[in-house]
Amino acid sequence: MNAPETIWYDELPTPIGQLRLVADAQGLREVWFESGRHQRAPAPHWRHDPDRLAFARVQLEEYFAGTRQVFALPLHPLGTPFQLAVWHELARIPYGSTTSYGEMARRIGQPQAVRAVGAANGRNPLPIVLPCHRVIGADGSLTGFGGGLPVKRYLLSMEQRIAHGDLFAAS
Amino acid sequence: MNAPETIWYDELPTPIGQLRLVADAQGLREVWFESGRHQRAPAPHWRHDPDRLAFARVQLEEYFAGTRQVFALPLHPLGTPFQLAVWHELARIPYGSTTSYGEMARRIGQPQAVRAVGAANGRNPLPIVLPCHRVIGADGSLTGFGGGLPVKRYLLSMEQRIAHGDLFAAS
DNA sequence: CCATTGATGTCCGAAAACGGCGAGTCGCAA
DNA sequence: TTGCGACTCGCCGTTTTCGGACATCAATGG
Repeated sequence: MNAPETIWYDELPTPIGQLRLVADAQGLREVWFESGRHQRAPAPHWRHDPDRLAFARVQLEEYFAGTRQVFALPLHPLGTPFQLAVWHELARIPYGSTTSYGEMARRIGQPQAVRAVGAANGRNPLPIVLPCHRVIGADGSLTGFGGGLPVKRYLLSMEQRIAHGDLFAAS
Repeated sequence: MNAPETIWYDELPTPIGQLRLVADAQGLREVWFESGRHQRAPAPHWRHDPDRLAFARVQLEEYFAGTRQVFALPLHPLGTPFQLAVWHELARIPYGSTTSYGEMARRIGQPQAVRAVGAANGRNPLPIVLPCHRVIGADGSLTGFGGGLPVKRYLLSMEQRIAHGDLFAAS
């Protein structure tokens, strides 16, 4: 009935499994783990178009190859003002480092909204690009990740290894 | 952020007060009584464009002039499947006649959903064009109308007068 | 050292409230 | 015996409300 705006998608194989990328004219909108819990499928009117997602695919390939530490992409995640604030803050966590949910809460100026920050992290529509995997518990525990904790571990150890210049994976 | 579909509106003076007409590319979407209870205002991104609403304005003017008994317009009301079924059925009530909420319920194949039919009538986004004013209580009472009961009375007596060929208003 | 508590935004399911009704019942009066 | 009005109760889609559950953490008290 309605005439929704055009949306494109594509898939991308990575060391942590198949990723699905979704974008509109304004930028990257979603990144899914295809084998994720949610088992979502592209909406029927979305168009499979690798060319439209090349801009994001290239940088993600570089990231997994270890040659990119900062993404420079037009992003267009959909969320509430609070969620956008949290996601925006995610982009400022340096490659190879971590922070805590409480620290995130302080940085967005709502030091008490700690659990809300956790929930917003759980809804991050752009994992990896917006590095929610760099947010861990105040006691150092990993606590959770949309793609599964093993993936969170993998990403963190990969970033550590590359950021520190080690050639061997951490035990 | 998003790019919503274009919507146009216009006003129309009538014997029962100022009406506001709202349409999109697919057809007429809403008709309001400007002095109605709800006191709605057009959304900021809607465009005032009389030309875009001429198709509906002309037929409504003819209706109030007494020279049109059936509307032939592209309509695009928004509602649930149940509401659409009720509104669709409204269009089949002949000019100058009335029916009851219970009768409507029977016609859409849900004879027990009487009150639900009443509620759907109360939400009719296209009064006059979809003649919810022709639906009255089983005992003949008028029971309710978005534009106020006096308007409902006016419309029904106007239709009676014209359908029966009387030149004088019914006492 | 462990259990408890309070603060926070969002989503989701369940439950309840709410109507532009109508059929049935009952009392009361011609 | 009718007829009429007031009242009760069941019906059903939609909307609203409400209560938890969360990818937490610091403070408190035993």
